[in-house]
Amino acid sequence: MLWSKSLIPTLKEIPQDAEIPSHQLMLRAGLIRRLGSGLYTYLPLGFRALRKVEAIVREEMDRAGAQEVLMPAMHPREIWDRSGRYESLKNVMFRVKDRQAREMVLGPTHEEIITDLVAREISSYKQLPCNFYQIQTKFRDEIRPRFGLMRCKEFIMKDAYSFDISSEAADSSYQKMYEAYVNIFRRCGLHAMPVEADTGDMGGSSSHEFMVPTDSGEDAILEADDGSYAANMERAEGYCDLPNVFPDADQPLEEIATPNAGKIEDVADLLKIEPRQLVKTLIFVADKSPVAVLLPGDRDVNEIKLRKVLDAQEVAPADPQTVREITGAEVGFAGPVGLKIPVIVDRTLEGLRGGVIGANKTDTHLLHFDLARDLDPDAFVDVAFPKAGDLAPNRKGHLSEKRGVEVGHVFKLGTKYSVALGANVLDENGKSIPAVMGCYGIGVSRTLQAVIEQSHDENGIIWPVNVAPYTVLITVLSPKHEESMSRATDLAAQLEAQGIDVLIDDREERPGFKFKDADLLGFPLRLTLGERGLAKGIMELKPRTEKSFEEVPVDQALDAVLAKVKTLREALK
RNA sequence: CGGGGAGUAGCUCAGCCUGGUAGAGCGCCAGCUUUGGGAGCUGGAUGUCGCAGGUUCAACUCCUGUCUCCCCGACCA
Repeated sequence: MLWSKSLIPTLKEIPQDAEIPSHQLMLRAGLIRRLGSGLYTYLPLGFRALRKVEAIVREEMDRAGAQEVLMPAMHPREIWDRSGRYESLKNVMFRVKDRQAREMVLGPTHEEIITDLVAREISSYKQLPCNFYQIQTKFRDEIRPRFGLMRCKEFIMKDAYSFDISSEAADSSYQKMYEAYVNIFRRCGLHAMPVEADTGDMGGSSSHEFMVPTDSGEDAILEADDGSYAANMERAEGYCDLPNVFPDADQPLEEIATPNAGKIEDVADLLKIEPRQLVKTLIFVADKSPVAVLLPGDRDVNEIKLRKVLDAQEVAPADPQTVREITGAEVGFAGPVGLKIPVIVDRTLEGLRGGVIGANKTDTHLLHFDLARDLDPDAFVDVAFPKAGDLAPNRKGHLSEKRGVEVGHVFKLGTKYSVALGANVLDENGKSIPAVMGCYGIGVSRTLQAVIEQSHDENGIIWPVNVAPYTVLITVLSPKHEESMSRATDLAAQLEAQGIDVLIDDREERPGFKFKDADLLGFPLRLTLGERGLAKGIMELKPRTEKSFEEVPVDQALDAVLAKVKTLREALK
């Protein structure tokens, strides 16, 4: 392909509305253009790279035994009513009406659609296990689209759904997908780490997310330094190993005036103690009934954990009026002693003596709180977010925090959707049972941008060989020089015959200009042809990752490029 | 939705406070020179100043409304 015939609108300046490097680079390298908030056009180069990611996804999914299908992006409302998700997902679904005023939605995901298909077409355990996938545009009315392709209203996703006869069989399907994901991201040149994750609205028992570590990531991850554990913050568990006995622990409870100190920091400053010596007493409303939650002053409640502990549908902090009614004090002075509502104690408070609590009296706290002595909790459980520095669940490693972008997510779904949509099969005994499902997503367009976020330098993108829009760039310094162009086109033809895609920079531009563009676009290999070099019988071969080039004799250039490409590809196998 | 910011040439931005009829750099077109890391000179084209009202002799500038985009928070691949 000739550069002069391609639409590759590179930008020298950084576009105003791009914040993170990958987004800036996608715009500057002419891969994408914005149409509206969260809506992007893939330009020729961006689309080539996207198709390469898709091809890898297809190969690995096929290899794992999944079958590709393509479902409609637009669905009748009725099927979403059957699972109850028309209601629960109403904030993310785009809803439209046709001219008959029939209600339709643009699919944010496809559990209902595939489960309905399986319900109709599969009836025997002999047809299981099976796994169907598609690569398709999803629509979600995101609260806030951002960072280019990272969070869009319309994005490309690979979604797969497995159906099994038993939960053990489903575990094996899950494992296969997990392994396929490891392969996919490795081949894309991405370092994606699997972490334990919460299943969120999807339902189901367990799940892993594949996270690409980057400071601009929207998720917090906790990882053990001994490699024993990694989990999304929403899900993570840890053990605080700091001592829980503070000075004067043996003293009886004692009131102390803390005027206007309703915030942890204020009380800590006033009493000259560490925030963790203070006990936070938070009032929540769980399905309309209030509970108190106790945790160290330097920690926050994980409402997901709290909801699970209480087996509640909905959990939210109580409003100030409710807090006043329950505690008899202004917000900020709640304490566990004397409360008439259930009290849940976070396990990090185990063995606490000498703590400071609210007195349920405005502008007053109590000193010398002894958990065992002064309280009989209704539950003693894990309801807090862990902190960096905590012990990992194995009680050996220590946790540290990093941020990541979620590029893939695998779920064990159970039978939630098969029951709702009647995806039953007859087992060996002729008994009808719901299929056990799993679902598996990869954000394909997001993955593409994550590759760039993880692989770039100050000059531009550094494409991993398997997803580069073109593998080789031939920079012709003097396109008017006939020998240069004929050598370039001959070489390109030979490389293409070997399955290596080539872009020829035949533009009438100064060399420096072309080199800058080459680095910005980040093709893995650059072959430079100049009049002077050719006169000496050489071309220059430069990998994007190297600072300097290597001179190769003209008649060895083909082999040299083939060898380099092979090396690059081997590294991602 | 709450909080912050921005809409002026294809891009990055100045002008607005203090009203007088729109600018720079880059890009684009033509020519000459240049030619190994985003060239120089000369000439040229390009704007409903986001939109709608209002104030005024006069509005990019002041006022009101409105739309869009970006950033921070709650949602997710």
